[in-house]
Amino acid sequence: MASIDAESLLTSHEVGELLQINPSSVVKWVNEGKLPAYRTPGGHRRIKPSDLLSFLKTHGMYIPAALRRLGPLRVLLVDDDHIFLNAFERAMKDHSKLLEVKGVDNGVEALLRLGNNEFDAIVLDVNMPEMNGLQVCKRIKAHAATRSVTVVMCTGEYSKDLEKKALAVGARALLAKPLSPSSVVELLIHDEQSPRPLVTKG
Amino acid sequence: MASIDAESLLTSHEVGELLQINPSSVVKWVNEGKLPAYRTPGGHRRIKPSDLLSFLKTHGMYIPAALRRLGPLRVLLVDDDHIFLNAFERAMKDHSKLLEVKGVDNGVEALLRLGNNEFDAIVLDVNMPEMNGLQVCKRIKAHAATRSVTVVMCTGEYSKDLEKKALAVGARALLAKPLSPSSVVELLIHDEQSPRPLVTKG
DNA sequence: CACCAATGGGGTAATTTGGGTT
DNA sequence: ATTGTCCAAATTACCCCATTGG
Repeated sequence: MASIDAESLLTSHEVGELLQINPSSVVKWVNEGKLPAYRTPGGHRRIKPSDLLSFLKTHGMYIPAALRRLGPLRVLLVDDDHIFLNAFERAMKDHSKLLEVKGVDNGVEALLRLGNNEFDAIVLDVNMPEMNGLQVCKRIKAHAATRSVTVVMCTGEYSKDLEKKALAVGARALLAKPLSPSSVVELLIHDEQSPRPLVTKG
Repeated sequence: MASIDAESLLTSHEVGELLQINPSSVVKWVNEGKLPAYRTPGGHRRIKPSDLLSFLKTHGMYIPAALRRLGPLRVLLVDDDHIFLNAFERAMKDHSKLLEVKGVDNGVEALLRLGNNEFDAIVLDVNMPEMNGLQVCKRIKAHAATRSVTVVMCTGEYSKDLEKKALAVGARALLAKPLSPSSVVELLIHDEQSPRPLVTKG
């Protein structure tokens, strides 16, 4: 699944192939002004992937996997406190260009969704009901399909020792609760390229 | 008959032809929100095969061959005993035309794989380390994407009461351990094509 | 018979597709 | 070799109503 570079411009035929539609339709949409496009001196249309993405979103069209990476970072937030979940989701609306937060109230649903390749990162508590957060993190990192997911752990009882354990199982960080939306944004967006801690195999 | 690619989008008429029904009905289901659909800018509906499949399953409708996965039923077996897993996988080789068993030694990996739509059924113990089997089953059934997965539970301490609880959370059955491969085959294969009992609305 | 819910179909306008030619 | 443009054919939407089965 070759992902699409944000800078590479697409021809009308390439867009057609991506969306499983006839190139003529792409041309039509561009002519109607629905889909922005640049022109080559010879009159050929060149479409910017980010323009295509917002076009797809505004029309409720299917977004192919190759384009999905261009959108906001998709974050899965696990917490059994619904009030907290709602508050956090609302707070994140300010950063909707950067992060898209989905809250779930239990670890099982979180894992089911995570395996479905719907998310780029997950925020989970070390102490989940019926589940060991550290173990969960370790398994996520051990599973090939989810290894690249950024795992952020949090806890109501922070300690240096616990942080060490979290990092040891592959977590990006251990945050103290209550979580502040800004700290999560900071961690996931501005720190994106930082090297992740090494994980011992097993 | 060509099988249908998971990424290819279907028109309402194509769906109608697949299901041998009038396209108007497909349009109606989409408008009622029962069947998810994407749109083209011009308003045409485009349906994702996986959405159609779960729609068919949740309504107990017939699943045409082009949509049905050909080959054996894919079963995910969860048990922390590696010796048991290996023995079971070997025993299932005799039934490889019917069942394809993948063993994993922990619940987290099982859930990650299950969400990825890789399996048609899962066999799990009521007592998993760090996880409540009954709760897991309940969540699987509560999650739209995995609702149609057949859940078979098992236990080392069988009782009628426990069986009742297992069925109550949506399990197909509660089996006593040690599991016999033949009983699993019987359960998953024999019942597969039978229509589900009619349920009064709820 | 009236009523309801679901499915099937007609007719027109709009959209998408696809071919021929620069 | 690909794309642009033009144009016709095929497909679909949408609104409305007939039919079916309970």
